Amino acid sequence: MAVTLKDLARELGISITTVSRGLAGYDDVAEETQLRIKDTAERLGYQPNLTARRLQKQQTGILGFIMPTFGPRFSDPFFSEFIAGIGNEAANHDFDLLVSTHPPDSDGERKTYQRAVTRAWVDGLIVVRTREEDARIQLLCQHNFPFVAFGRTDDEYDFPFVDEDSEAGMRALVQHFIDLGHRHIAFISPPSGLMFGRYRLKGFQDTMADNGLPVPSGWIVEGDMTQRGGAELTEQILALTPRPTAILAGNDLMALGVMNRLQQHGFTVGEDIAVGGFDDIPLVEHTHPPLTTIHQPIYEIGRRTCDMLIDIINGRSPTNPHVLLTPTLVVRASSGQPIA
Amino acid sequence: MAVTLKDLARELGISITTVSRGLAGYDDVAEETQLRIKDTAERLGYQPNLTARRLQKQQTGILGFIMPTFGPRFSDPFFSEFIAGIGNEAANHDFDLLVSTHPPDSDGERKTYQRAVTRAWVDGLIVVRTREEDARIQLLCQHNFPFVAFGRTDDEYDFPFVDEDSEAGMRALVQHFIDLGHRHIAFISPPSGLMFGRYRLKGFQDTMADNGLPVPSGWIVEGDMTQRGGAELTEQILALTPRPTAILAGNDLMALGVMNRLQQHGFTVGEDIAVGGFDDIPLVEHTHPPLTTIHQPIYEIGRRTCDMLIDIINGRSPTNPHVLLTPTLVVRASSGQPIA
DNA sequence: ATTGACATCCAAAACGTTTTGGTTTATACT
DNA sequence: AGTATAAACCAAAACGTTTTGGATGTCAAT
Repeated sequence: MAVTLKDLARELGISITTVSRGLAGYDDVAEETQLRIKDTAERLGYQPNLTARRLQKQQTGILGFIMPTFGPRFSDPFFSEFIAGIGNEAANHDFDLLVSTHPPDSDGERKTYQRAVTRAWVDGLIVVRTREEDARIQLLCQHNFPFVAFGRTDDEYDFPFVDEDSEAGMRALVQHFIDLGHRHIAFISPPSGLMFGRYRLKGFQDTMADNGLPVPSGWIVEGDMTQRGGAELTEQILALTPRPTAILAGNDLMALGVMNRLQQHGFTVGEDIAVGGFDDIPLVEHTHPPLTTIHQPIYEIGRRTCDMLIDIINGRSPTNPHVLLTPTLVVRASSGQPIA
Repeated sequence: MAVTLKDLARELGISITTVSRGLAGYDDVAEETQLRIKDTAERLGYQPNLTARRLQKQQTGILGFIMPTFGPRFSDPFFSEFIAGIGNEAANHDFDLLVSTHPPDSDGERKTYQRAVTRAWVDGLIVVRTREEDARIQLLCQHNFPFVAFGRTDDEYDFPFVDEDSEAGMRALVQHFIDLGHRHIAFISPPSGLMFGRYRLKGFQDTMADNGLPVPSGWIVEGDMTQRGGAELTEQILALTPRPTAILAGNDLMALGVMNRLQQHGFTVGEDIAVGGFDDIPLVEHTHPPLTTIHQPIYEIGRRTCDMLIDIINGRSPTNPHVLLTPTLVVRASSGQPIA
């Protein structure tokens, strides 16, 4: 079927070795021979077999990305943009990207990470949505397996990561609302256990405290990162007394849910109640009203994470193995005008 | 580093062959020996090297998916859900999923498909967003390479596909608006060249014609599938006379853009102007107002596409190589009450 | 004692590449 | 003439697995 080195060697009447080395451009092959080899390779449409090369080189040329997904009907714009980022960067360096989906902390996820470290499955992994006491990262560190995380963790391992400073982002967001005059602010936090959720929560709590604003119990509720979740929790929040003048969400998807539920109740977002999100997914620039949020350059983060991983795989230690990006506040209409 | 068959053989004092066959459970290995083999394999943590196995079996165990993406900042909920569908199904059959992103009809895309057919890169491909005279499909057919498409094409090749009946879906959508009393309906079509866009456009045109409704020039505009595009084209549409009472978009993302731009202009969607979309991405159930649209079971489509591909790779011809699913109309508030 | 059947094992080849450690031939230097 | 030196080539091993086609030994039937 496919043309192999053996075929070329037979056609040319020389050894497989010489063909291989000729194609690779080694200088122990006469220039003229090299030309002949490359010519016939071209003519016969020779393409090296990747599997054979991998076996010999003991490298797969593949990067792995295991998406932590909830449920089957799953749709998070974060992932398509992130995949585009790592995928393009990987392609630039002649790596392929293997994608696998598993619910967080599931058996399937554990098995897949296990597979990565014990079999020659991929050359390196990209880990996202880091968790508290993240078993994935512990495993990878113990096996000394090449990986880069998007996010930090709270255990003692030292590993390369790219992260955005969620705490700083959240501080900026909260301060913006406080500066607008809001005193009664509710927060829908990301699910506990996720590191970035922890930072965002801390950013919220600290900023409120710094401004001398109490946060009674019930004013922080835990969401599930989905639009539906945001919408449902809005009901709880509307029942609080006094009614919050602003609702912040731990991510944009939940903020969208909040906005829509508020609108269903007849509130005008940005006037009656202000709303803020986090992530700046492309969607929220064009909602009604456009959402005030914290911009995270997801594509760029994907790109840099991937870049760092490839450095590690190739034995170059990255110049800076702990990248912390500062996200920026994007003020749009959903936060409204100064009040009271 | 990793434990190999050779290590096991040495440890057990038997041949590599017997170890291999013992692990595979062949009955020309004594039951007692099998147990000993499996025991030590377990004990030493043996895991077969995937690359070596692939080389021998002449199969990669990998499925390829090349996402047609526009621009770097790319985020389409369609893809995350679709990937989840094919990824999970692939995992169920012990296949991995390789994902690669390239702008449609780009050099990179061509090279990647070329690579798939000439080198042992993946065992099969999943093709989405089929185009008119689709060069990818022509290539794959000519090389007899295993693939399944989500979508049909207009050339003469016979190939396996899963598709939803966009034309029927669009007919249902348009008829719904006509039944509500709308006579002046504008349509933002998907970009020309995409097959599903063609079907959706045809569904629109035919249904209007069937109902004796003229569609003056300017009432069909070509969009780019993005929210931003939908928003911008809304301006053009609002300038039409008479002003449309309904605006339909070729996909949900554009419909969202339309809704938001209309709201910016002070219109109440579903009362002043009705809006309809297509796809039923998870997002639009929770917008304000919720969007009337055509439901496409993307996860399920991904699952079935993948399933069919695996059948083909394994030499089983699929029971039905041309699956056409009928999408369903989902009526929500954005289409409003009957008018006039 | 020979034959056949069966159970159990294994050496070698194969998959397609790259690398190692040469050999051969021609040329230049003493 | 003999000896380095360099240029050009190649056989064999290696990567780790599976498959092919026996080989060996045991036992029962003839």
